[in-house]
Amino acid sequence: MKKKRVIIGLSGGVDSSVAAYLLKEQGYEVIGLFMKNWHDESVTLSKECPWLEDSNDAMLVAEKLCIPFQTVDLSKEYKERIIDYMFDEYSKGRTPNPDILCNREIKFDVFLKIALSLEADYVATGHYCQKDSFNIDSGKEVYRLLAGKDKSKDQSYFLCQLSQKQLSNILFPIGHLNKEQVRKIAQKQNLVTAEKKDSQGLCFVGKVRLPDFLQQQLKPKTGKIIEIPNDSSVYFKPENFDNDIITRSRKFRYEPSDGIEVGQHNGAHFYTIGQRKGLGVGGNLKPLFIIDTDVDNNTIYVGQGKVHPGLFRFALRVSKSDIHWIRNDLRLNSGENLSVVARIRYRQTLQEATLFQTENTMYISFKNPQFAITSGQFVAWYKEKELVGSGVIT
RNA sequence: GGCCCGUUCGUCUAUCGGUUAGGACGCCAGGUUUUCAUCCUGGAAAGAGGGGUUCGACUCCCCUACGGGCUA
Repeated sequence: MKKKRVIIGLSGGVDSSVAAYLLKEQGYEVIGLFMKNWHDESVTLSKECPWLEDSNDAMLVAEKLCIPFQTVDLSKEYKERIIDYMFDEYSKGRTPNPDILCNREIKFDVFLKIALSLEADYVATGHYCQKDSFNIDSGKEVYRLLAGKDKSKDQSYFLCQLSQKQLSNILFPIGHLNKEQVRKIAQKQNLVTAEKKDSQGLCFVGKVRLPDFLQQQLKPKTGKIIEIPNDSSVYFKPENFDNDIITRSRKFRYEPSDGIEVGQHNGAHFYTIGQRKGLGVGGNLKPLFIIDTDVDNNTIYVGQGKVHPGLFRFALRVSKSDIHWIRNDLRLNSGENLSVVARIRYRQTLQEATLFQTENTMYISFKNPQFAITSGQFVAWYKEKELVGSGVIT
């Protein structure tokens, strides 16, 4: 029988290196492909040309494993589908998650299509997550996206926008391992990446200072920072005490007159809700956190202390067009609801929640109040270890 | 004009006749983190100016400057 062909995205890190090794061990025909998605080092913080070192490491790993190796340049697609989206979102005062888009649009779309055109049966990556499948009555195979075994490294959240079609072509060779085990395997196989530090920051771009990065396209513009007292009347409007989900999912709306000016900022679109650093306003007993940004009026609202009422809400909503089900068979119809666990940021402990589907919107109500629910970020909901759907927070 | 009170890190402040002048916020650096954030650890950073008293003054006294209050 002919060996199945797998194309692995080698990033030059340990995880994908070990993934490639494991695939080889499992008897696949493995081809390594390095994606170059970003050239511009002027905006990164790291010392030197990071992708050059990474691609070199990827090549050395491929050599060691005796697998073919190539580089593909997807920077044009990355720019069009990820970078442009970032600027667009920030300019609207929202906070995007480019890495989730990168998985949906680059690694498991453009890259996957390249792999398929090379007659691969699968693409593989070094993500810490797992996949399995079962057959539905009709005989159709349904794929499940599962959390990685290593709880603290689980990266399923970043894959929350994948489709059944995409999942059908993906392998996650290290999802059943802990980071420690992955490093051990790399050491044992003498892979150059064994001791390499985990990558951080924007996938493919690296560590950047966001405001500096954004200033490539977004102009600085001085505006006011308004502090809202924690006993502001904004929090005591009678409708706030309605228990209905629509009310509870609504953002608080602030006016400058609701608080007092405590400083100035250089552009509301550079900031995000929940942020503490970078405001330059001192002299308070407790730190100031951003509770809202208004890009139309270029105003930032802050509250003092981590438990300020403006930082917490019990519910959020997702517009119909932003609702994504990995498990189409679990999709809710209008009027239905589902009890799940969910997170609104990477590595957040899963939170008990209930989904409520209406005609045009999905509401998500949490058992406990959530810190810094932010427009543009993704909420991902799970049934136990399985990520079944996700959406963009409105 | 007279009387009284105040002036300490960038900010808000604590303390004291002998202290490495403490903390918080802010800032910077490192750590955690494939988003943005959060979080953790560490660091730099101060006695308005000038004269006294004292073994020793940021602390007590006087003058000057600045800010606040009362009063002709």
